[in-house]
Amino acid sequence: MTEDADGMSLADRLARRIRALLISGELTPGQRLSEAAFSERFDVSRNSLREAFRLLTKDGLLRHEANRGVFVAVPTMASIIDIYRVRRMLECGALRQAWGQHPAIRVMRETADQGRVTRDRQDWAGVGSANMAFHAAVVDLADSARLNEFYERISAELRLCFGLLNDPENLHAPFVEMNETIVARLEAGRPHDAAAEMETYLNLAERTMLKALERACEPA
Amino acid sequence: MTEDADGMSLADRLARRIRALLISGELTPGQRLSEAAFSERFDVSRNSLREAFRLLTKDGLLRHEANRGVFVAVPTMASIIDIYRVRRMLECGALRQAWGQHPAIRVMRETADQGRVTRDRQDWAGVGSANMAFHAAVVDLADSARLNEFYERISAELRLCFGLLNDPENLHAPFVEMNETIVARLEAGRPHDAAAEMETYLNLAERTMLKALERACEPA
DNA sequence: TACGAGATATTGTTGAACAATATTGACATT
DNA sequence: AATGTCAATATTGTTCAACAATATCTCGTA
Repeated sequence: MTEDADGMSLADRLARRIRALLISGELTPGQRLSEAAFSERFDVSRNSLREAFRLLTKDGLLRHEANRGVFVAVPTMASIIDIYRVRRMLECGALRQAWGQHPAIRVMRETADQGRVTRDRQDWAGVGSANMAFHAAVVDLADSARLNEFYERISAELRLCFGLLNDPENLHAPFVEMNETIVARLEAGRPHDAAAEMETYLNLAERTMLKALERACEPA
Repeated sequence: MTEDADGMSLADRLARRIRALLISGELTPGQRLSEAAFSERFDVSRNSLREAFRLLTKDGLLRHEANRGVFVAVPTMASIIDIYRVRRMLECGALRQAWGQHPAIRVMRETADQGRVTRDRQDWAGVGSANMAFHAAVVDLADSARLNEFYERISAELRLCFGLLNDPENLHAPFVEMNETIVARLEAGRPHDAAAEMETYLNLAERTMLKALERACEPA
């Protein structure tokens, strides 16, 4: 899963490690990331750490306040709405123009199946991973390196939102069936229907996320 | 045009200055950017400069080779094809789902008119600027901060490509009419037609760019 | 409690240092 | 002349220590 770690500069490797901490929920939204503490923790210089912070800030995972330091980004309604707007544009667009024999369709099929298997096993983390991989494959249909990279960034931000919520079952499980429908439409040579289905999916997912965020913000 | 320069960190300001040099063509594709030379030139420390380089690398404007330094990215056929794939997805998508009363439509109208005025004046740089602003307004129809930011990055990369070519007239002038058509379709409440027109536009622009790049690479 | 003033800690930026790697150039070999 | 070798040189990668600027905290006083 994790790719080649060598050849990349220290800051890149650092950014990757911190990103992992972020999406694993080990670092909670709003938390301040002290330069001193983290350079100590990772045994790197403050300068190198600052380069890594800068990258993650550009990715939207950290927020930078002048003279106050960097903080883990806190998901808001606005950011969720924005993220789903992006997803509708990218994923529905990719589906609509998908070539019938594109290799990514096989990846979609595999990850959709994987989603069902893990769900039946009640392995919710597995369902989440399969789901993310499914949608990355959808974007890959567009055959654009820049789009893929952009989606990766959006995807990381979304995972940050997931971390805030603690209900992986309701967050991912309901979507297994829809993924299967979408890939089936595509396999049947009906990309437009697949896109329509995806739009339904994303609207539902967005509502679910917003509702979950609402609950998370105002705990009884 | 240029926004508030204070409040931002040194690296951000540096990145902006260097970006300006890049899109103005003062730095030519493939050129190596020495850390020593640039930290001298801008009178900043190497550390700060490296942070700026990192940001621009993430934007795709610079390329980083391990232990060899950073270089101005060189546009290739592949990158142009990729960029236009992104543009088709973003701009056509934004048009298709555009709300009829969106304020960005007025910006589109204004920049389209501005394009005609500057063209009649044979102010090709002006035509280029108006054109870029027009398409930024198109993306703005989608009402997504992340999409806008992403498009800005793509846009900067594209300007880098323009710099390589030296034929602003043929590169921008033919598109004045098409922009007017597109915004007219939108004003007439026919977003789908506008999107179709945009697709035609982008296909034509892509071909023009590829042809121009070909000529630039193999000078007689 | 509210308010300032000074003490403290943190970030912003710099400059120098050194290791690791890449480039150059002189020299020898064919 | 072309090519390969190896030391000399330059550049990047990373660290460290320092200091200015700004934010946060503490505490004494009204």
